[in-house]
Amino acid sequence: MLKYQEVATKIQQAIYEHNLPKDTQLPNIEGLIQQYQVSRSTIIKALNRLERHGVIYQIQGSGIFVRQPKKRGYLNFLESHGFTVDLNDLPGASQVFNVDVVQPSAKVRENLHCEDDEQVYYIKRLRLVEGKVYGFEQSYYRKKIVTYLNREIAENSIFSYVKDICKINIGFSDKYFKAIKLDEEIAPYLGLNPGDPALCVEEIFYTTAGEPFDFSQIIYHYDNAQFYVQSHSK
Amino acid sequence: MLKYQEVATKIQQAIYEHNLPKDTQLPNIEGLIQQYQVSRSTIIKALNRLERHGVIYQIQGSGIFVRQPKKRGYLNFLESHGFTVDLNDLPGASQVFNVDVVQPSAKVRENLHCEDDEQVYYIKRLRLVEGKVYGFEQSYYRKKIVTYLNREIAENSIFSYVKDICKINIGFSDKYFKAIKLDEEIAPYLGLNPGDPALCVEEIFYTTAGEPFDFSQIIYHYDNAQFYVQSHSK
DNA sequence: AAGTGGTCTAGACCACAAC
DNA sequence: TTGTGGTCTAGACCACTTT
Repeated sequence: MLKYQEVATKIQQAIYEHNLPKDTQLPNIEGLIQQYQVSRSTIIKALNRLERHGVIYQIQGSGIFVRQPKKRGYLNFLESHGFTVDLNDLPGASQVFNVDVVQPSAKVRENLHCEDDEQVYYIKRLRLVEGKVYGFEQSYYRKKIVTYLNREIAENSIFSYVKDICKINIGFSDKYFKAIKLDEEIAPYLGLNPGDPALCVEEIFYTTAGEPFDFSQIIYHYDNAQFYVQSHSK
Repeated sequence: MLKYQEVATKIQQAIYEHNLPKDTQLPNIEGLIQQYQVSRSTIIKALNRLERHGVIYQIQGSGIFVRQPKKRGYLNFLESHGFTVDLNDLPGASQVFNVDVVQPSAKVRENLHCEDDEQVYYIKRLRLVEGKVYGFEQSYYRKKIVTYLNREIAENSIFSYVKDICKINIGFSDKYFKAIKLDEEIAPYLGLNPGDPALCVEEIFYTTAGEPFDFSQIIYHYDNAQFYVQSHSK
């Protein structure tokens, strides 16, 4: 494991374990160097990582402080489908409708940059959090990259499978979203009525090699699903 | 200006000016060192910055490549209220209803961590993009930090004023959002009907010193407003 | 084997905040 | 003035990809 990742994880764990309140000052950089026995640059890299993830904030000339904990019940929008571990995770489950191999539609082909005769896995499932309907998801995985999928995998975490079993490294993602009016087709899945609001998110995930492998459209329940994003100017 | 920022800006400009298409390979790090006459670490820092902002992606052992341009008509969700410059910006305007000094409600006090008798500026305005109603915004600024505001400033960019005139350094932000059903009070502002969908965003902005200075609630038009977020595992 | 990005180090110096 | 975080450098070495 990389040193700066290790240090970042340890500092974060220390904050959670001791339940340090917002604005608590951490040891200065010199102190952290002594504590973790790594170079200054490594400490700084770890701290910047934590800062970007909303765990701490740093003030030049002053110190390093614990950042506000997130509100409960909100999901991290950026990490809701992969990437770093979220310690405050809520219990989730999936109800899978189908796992099929299909020819992609024009829209899917465009988003995944498919070859002409390429096939994709098409998965339709309902996402549940704490027993409530959270969202209705339709996802497409390029068979060329994710060579095998089944219902059991889709009932658990496809992304864990893709990362750990397929050894695919997830690099980056684009997410597009807006509020929409539910139509007759999708509303029943969420237990809502046509015309009711929803949050529509379209995501494209890329491997570290820059190849798109997953395109998903998720329609989130307007009352059950809420998100947060933390951002930093640095 | 910082070197790594300068290098990042120049590389980004080079990409836009030459209109380099997605997946174009850039010069390798050694080449960039020669071109910009800075150290390896500075180049790497600049590249990582660009990578996080979705401008490029890097593949270990292979090279540095141009990332997909964003879809037109979508607003960068993270930069929609400050932070780094977005070159693809659309023309925007504001219709201001009021700029008042008030006693904050309990909710506002809590989000801004106000003292007991503290006052805040309360601004109510309509955000327009390309002539269309984009969102209805109610924002609160701590008078203690942003000491003066008026209608003219609110008609333009409050954030530019806060940064450039007040010399307040914006550090980080929290955003919470979900889809909602419009009520009778707000729907008319957006030219919509009660019960129609909307995207409700609550944002808190902090100074680099970690003090919250702005709490805003923005209700976005479900058809006119759409956003994107780019994310990176690094 | 050669080329490319990524990590890590030690240390100089700068910028800002608090005393 | 002192303490603190931030930038920048030069260079060694590692990890991955391509040839």
